Amino acid sequence: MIDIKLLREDIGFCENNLKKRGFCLDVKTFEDLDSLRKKVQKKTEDLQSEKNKLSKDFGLLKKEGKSTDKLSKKIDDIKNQLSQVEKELSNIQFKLSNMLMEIPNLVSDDTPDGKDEFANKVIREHSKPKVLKSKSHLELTSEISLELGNKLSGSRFSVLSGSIAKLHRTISAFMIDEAIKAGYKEFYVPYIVNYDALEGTGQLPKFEEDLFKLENDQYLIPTAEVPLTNLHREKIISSDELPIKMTAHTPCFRSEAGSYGRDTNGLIRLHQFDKVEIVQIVEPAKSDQALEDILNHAESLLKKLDLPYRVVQLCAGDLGFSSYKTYDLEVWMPNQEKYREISSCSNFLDFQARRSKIRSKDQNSSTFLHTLNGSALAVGRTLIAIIENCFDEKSNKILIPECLKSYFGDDQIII
RNA sequence: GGAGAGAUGGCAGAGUGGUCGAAUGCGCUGCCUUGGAAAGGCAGUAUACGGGCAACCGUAUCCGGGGUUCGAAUCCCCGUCUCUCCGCCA
Repeated sequence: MIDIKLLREDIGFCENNLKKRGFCLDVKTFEDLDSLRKKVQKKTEDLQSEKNKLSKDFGLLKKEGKSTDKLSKKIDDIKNQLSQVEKELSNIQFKLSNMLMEIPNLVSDDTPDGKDEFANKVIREHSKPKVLKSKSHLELTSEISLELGNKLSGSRFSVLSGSIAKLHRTISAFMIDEAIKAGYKEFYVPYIVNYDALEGTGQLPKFEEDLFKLENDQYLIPTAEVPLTNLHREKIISSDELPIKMTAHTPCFRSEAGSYGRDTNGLIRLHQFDKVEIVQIVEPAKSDQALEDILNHAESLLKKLDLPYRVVQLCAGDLGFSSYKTYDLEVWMPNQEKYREISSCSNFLDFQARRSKIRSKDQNSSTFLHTLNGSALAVGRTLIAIIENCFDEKSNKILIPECLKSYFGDDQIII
């Protein structure tokens, strides 16, 4: 969440900044609520102080065997007042924290203006596509079945088999190894997390409908960002442990509510997909550089896979709730004749750290650290990109990218 | 799933109704001592919020929530988690 002190000191700045992403900050409600909070809090604490003092006196009188009747009445009176004021205070604080939890992160100065993905800014194009147009991955191989996915679960699920299932596994293995080589520590994490974890990274309370909810306030993870970042929740991290670099390969579960009819053809948008995620926790001064590092790492994978891609910077309106600045990597998808997102690399500044209390301490003051993450990469979309970009029409083969050959154990898949 | 034990500061651990934000030890920081270091001595060392220019003051927090009481780390109820034993199991 945003620093409440910043809201108090310069709410105009926050209002204008958030406007860029299309968020309308309710300044009046915030200011009214906060000043009411201050007033009621002061009153509550004064009454508590009075009560504490009188209770001590009461004890003394009792010890001396003196009458406590008069005092009893006074204390009763204060307790009555207190119970009312306390109720009021907790009510206000509840509202205030709800409001705070639903305010998105500020937007970086260099984020382009715009209200949707069409305003995203292309930073660079890495290489021209070699295959401009192809059949869809569904047509190219029979080893991807949406029908079976549907049979087992419902729409937006898939079953992979044979060489394609192996290639899928191979891709994750390659990516996780690359992350480890780049200094990220591998984790195996739960795929089910609790409310606090999701609140910590910003998915809750606002985006519950995007998640698969289980019983007991537990949810399937929408990304490994959630468990990885939350490994350090409520921790004070000493500066010699920084930067913290973590990676995990997990399935991701998304309800895709509100995306009916979009990307229904193939593996592009499923309820369950695999992803290798990288997460960094860094000192505030170093997060700009860390974002570039994460982006570079994700790009290095696409380069090694020899897939055509471009780097775009998300415009303010397309930026995720928690993000301050985001680069997307978009890979060329020949069948769609479009670049499609395959990685998203974001700097959250201290937005997540403040929610999840990830701090470091120097001298006497503690500071919230900065968190960042990036996909490196989405496995299913990489699989499609390889099938469609590396398909050789003449020989009717998928030519396995050089870097995967040793993992895959072969250099081609015959269709 | 059944039975029992437990959860206290960075860590270990005392505390069973009042002056307890909490003994003691370790760790950490500063100072003294020293040619320098070790050892030793002294002092300091939780977090959040509110008030104040500041010194400082107030409030809350001993797993979470509720209750009893003038007063709760301490008593009662509910929940969560951990450990031990039994059962089951990859």
